[in-house]
Amino acid sequence: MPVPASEPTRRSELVAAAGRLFGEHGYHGTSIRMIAEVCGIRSASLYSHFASKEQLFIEVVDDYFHASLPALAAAAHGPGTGAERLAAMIESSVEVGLAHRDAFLALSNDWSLIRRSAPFEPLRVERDRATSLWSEVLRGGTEDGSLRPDVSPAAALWILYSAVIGMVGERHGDGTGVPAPPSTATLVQVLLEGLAPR
Amino acid sequence: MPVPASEPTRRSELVAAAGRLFGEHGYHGTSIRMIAEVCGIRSASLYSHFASKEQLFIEVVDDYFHASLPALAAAAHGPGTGAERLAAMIESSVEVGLAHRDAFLALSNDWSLIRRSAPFEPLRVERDRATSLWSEVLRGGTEDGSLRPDVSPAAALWILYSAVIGMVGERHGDGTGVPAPPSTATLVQVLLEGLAPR
DNA sequence: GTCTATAGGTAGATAGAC
DNA sequence: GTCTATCTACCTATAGAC
Repeated sequence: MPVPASEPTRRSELVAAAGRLFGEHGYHGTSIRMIAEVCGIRSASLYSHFASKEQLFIEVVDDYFHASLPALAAAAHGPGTGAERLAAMIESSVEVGLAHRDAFLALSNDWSLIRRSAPFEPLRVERDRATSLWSEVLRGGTEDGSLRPDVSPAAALWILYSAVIGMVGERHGDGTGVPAPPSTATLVQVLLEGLAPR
Repeated sequence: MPVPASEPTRRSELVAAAGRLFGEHGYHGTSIRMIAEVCGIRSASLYSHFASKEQLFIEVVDDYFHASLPALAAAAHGPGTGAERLAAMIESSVEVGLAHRDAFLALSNDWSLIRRSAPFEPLRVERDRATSLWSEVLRGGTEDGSLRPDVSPAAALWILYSAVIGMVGERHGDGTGVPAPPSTATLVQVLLEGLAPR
């Protein structure tokens, strides 16, 4: 059910507010009352739009995947060597992650909950699709010689995930010591050169 | 109050249990009752040892810092170029992080809460000390030519934090798709070569 | 679709007996 | 130090009027 940007529905307003709160305070740190209050309604009214808190959380993260997976697939199946497609995937992930930052943070911060709890299985399935795309390109890059062979695709994938999560999360700064994160270009450069064949 | 490993006190037992639960379920996902139950006492009895849930959380994370900061300082002030000392710091961080994995996860997963909430200020102070050590070595490496000058210390610090958090957290695997994280040696190699001068 | 009212449960924390 | 009992507040969710 795509919603025109020109006319936000109450439902979409609730999803957006929930995303903001889930992203900042986490699933357990966010209450139905908080979400409803931000939108100016009573908590009971929220149940006219969503069956449960879990369903609302799933909708928030689903929105992120619906935006992220097509972009990631396009980068993965684009032209160039494995390393070049990998760079495009990193750029795409950071870009979409920043555009849907709240949902992305909710996903990464509450991942252990998503992994543990049965109702969140749909989210695990979508995450697996993303993982498959990354693995595919990493294997291709090792085979075409554009990525170093002594770092396994699994290890490389893992480093890339950490970097993207850190980049979007920007959780290291606190206003006092650490300023801005690197530009995406810098991040891609460092990672790709670290993963390039010797 | 150091506790001999041979004779764990009830207090230390509670801190350990709290660390495990905070690390897995997060601050808001862990209740005083859960912690007490794991240790076989009633929730009310826990308040004979700790003034509040917040104080207990602080104690958990403090234990990590007390182990981590001396090791980090030793690596930062050791011999070698900036890049070599940086490698030692990464290795030290991963090692201590894994040895105190629960507390480390509690710290990194609930960082936005720690940053936001006043009672957690002591933890912010210790974290600032760690940040200073990293920044110092990164600046040194840029000056002695062992680290590339076109990546700012702030950007490099940020990438390193993300990598260490990912390495200790190991949050990307789910049993189905992504296997083990890279070895620390692999991680250090990729990061250092990505940050090396061209 | 939003409201009031409330059910049924759990949260962190305290009082006081032992 | 641990217990039982309990407080107040909040939680998710439902019932039913409008």
